[in-house]
Amino acid sequence: MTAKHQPLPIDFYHRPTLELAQALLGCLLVNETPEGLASGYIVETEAYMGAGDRAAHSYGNRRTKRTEVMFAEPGRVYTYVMHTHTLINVVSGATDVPEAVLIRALDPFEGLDLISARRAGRKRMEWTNGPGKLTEALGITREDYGRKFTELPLYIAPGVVPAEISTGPRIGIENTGEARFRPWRFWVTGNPYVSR
DNA sequence: CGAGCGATGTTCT
DNA sequence: GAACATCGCTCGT
Repeated sequence: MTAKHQPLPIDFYHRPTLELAQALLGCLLVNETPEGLASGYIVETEAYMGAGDRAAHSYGNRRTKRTEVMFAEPGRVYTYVMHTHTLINVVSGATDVPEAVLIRALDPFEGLDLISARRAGRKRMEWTNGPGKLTEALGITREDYGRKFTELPLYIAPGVVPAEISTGPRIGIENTGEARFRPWRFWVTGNPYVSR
């Protein structure tokens, strides 16, 4: 089986996390499952800066079954379940530096019928405009935990370079002191699928 | 259309 | 038993 798009090489992930969070904007997130291929352009990300970041799961180098993959080399898939939804991160930072980039929104590209079916009953604008929605749209589950973004079935490929990138505080991390004000959320300026 | 809030599953203490 | 990197209702404008 060969991928429809050429996955980005592992070198792409070897860079500072704040830089990677922006470099991921405009890239294609692709999932090729037995049901078919679905993909979208990444339009919103958040950086989680590891041991010193109170909002990160790996704050204080907290190492548990869940956070274990954050300590691995960059370019791995970190999925976890939040309430009833799966969220997906790109592991960043060198080995033993537990940083990650949360993918918060996509602009749907391929497999629109499949995405529509998975997001049954929702308007197109609500298919992928949030971290829990886009995983449902692409069929991403916690089974994807630990995979490599450089190979099938779940991978990231080159897309378009955004015209402009905006920056602001992260979302949904109210109880994390000063960390909640850090401008570590990035999005493609003006894209309608950005979560807010 | 915005704020408020209940449902929900998993992980960790 | 609490905490949550959410979502999709409801009810108010």
